[in-house]
Amino acid sequence: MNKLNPRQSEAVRYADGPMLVLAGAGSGKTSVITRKIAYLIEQLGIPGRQIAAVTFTNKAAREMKERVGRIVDRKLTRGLIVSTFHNLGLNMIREEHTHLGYHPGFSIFDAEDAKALLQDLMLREASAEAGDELNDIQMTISSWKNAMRGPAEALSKAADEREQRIAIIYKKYNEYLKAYNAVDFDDLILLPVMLFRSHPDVLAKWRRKIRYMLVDEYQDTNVCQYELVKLLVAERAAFTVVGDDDQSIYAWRGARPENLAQLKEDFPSLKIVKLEQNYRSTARILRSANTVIANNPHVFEKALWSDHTIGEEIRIVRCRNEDAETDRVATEILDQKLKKGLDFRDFAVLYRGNHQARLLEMKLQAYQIPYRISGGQSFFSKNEIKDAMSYLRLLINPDDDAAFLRVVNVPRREIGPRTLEQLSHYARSRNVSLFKALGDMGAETHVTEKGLDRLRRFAHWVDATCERLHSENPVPVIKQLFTDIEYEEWLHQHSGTPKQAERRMENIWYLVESIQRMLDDGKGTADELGIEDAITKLILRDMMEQREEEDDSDKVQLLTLHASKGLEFPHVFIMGLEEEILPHRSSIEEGNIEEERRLMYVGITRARETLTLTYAATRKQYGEKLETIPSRFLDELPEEDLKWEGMGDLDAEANQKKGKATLSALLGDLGL
DNA sequence: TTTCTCGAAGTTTTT
DNA sequence: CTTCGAGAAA
Repeated sequence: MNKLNPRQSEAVRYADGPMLVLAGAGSGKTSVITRKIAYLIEQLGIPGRQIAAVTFTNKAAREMKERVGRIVDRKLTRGLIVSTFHNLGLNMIREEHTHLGYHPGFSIFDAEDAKALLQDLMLREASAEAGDELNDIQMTISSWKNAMRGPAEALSKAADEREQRIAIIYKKYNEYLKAYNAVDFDDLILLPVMLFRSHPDVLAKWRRKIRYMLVDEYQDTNVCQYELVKLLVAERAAFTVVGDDDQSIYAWRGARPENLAQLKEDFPSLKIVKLEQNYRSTARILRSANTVIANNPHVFEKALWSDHTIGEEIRIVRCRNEDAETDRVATEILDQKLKKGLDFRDFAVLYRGNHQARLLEMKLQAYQIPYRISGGQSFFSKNEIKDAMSYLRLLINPDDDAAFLRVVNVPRREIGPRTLEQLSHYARSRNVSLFKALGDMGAETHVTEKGLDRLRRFAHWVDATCERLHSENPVPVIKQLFTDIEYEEWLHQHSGTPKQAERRMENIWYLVESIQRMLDDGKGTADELGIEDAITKLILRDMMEQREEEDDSDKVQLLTLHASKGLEFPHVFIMGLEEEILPHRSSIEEGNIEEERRLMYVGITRARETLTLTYAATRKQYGEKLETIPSRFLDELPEEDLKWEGMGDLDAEANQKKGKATLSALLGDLGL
């Protein structure tokens, strides 16, 4: 990867104006971004601290930081910003919180907190059970925020009664957040945009600070994120965005691949470079990917090519049912591993929905094949981590009601719903947070003496811990906190087995260690973090993925097609190539086949050497055995590159196989 | 406060 | 056929 091809080199060297790099799958995109950062610093003499590179995931940011660190002198990268959109926004809000009316130590509500708040809010404001609509309401509000539509505008532009209702909830929701000194994930982008629009002086300051911007995975930006970029780069337009419209698979959460085309209109002098040489896959795999994606309309035509050998045919395996399908994948992995002398880590199995992994998991266990499954329950959705995070949040922002409610009775302090109801009633009437209400609540309320006493004891403890956190070495204070509340005992009571409780406690200590690490990392440098910053960053999941990466043992990778973006594997299986699975049923209904096709494209292009596509002829669905229809995407593959298997009578084949197996077993028994 | 039972749903996911 | 969640009962 040391030598850049002419296109890549052009993309790296052009810094005179706005630039769009259309980077096909496997075309060395990350390389170009990192090399460009190096070029800007070393050749053009732009100070590192004036460059911002923005990505979507912490993982991508970390990887980029690492790679830049490897090719550029550390002194020169000082202050270089490589972060996610959300992290960048967070830093802006933190620095400008006074303009926005927030206090230091403000909380960030994750999706779960936000949902709980909405639920609660609807109960008290509209005295209506949110029920099934809750997700819908949350999504609508989020999409409004992502489209930069405030509550007032949402109300005036409401298309129907439903939107009117949600707009009213939206307004309340924002008011509550403010009262809690909290922002949600969408606010991390939206608030800086609003601030910059209303305060030109603040915007000017940030424009001076960031002289050059790079944006990765640009096709995944939403309206709000694009606006943030546009505001920051201004007319100077010193930026490079990198993206691939064929890999846009996140439209369902607000990503707008149209932003690619929009650039040309917003910046007429936009320079476009296409990276079309693929360094990853065999010619056959690439040709398959190309013919599939050719069925989608394109704004920018792109033709990926590779000078790799033609490689093996793409295999399409028809199986009798879903069980035979997973069995085939498992045995096939064992077989190929043995025959070709491969490692388990060379294989990846991709699928459309997480539930497809369940059967496969059982099968892999049966064959004792080690695997790593991505997605699923993340570290941060574990209960003990949510508890711990809530304690930490409460310490840096006692007004964080979500955190307060989560931990006030965990472990048990005998503060029941009745007491809390009274407290929250009082808080609501005075329009303050629960914690504040607690501070000045007197005997005039209906809280029982006992309840009040218990609440006060809790409040005192929080206050005292809070004070120590700021005056002493914070990490020992945090450790003490968990001892104080006897959390370990509580875990033992609430876990199935002692072993599980121990594991959970280890998770807590891991979290504490991470905080220590974050504080140590920046020590003595400009990036030195206070305890508050460290905790806020944790809420954004920063620093946390290392845990997964430490685990680079030899395992088959199981992931959804979505999660596979950006990764590559020598040998790839994609399961469930059936209508209603891939393409997914709801996408068929919505007529959104194109995004499903891109998903297929992403899946195909993950493979370096071999690709195997499987489907089941019949599948049990909701208890019923149903005939399936092979995916339409199979018909879009180039026939000359395919090898079909299992097209005969599957029952007969299975019987034959079984017969042979019993026969040879018999022979074996007889010692023949 | 916990356990049970019944019913409904059953994509993709990061921050 | 599951699994998960909410509400009821112990």
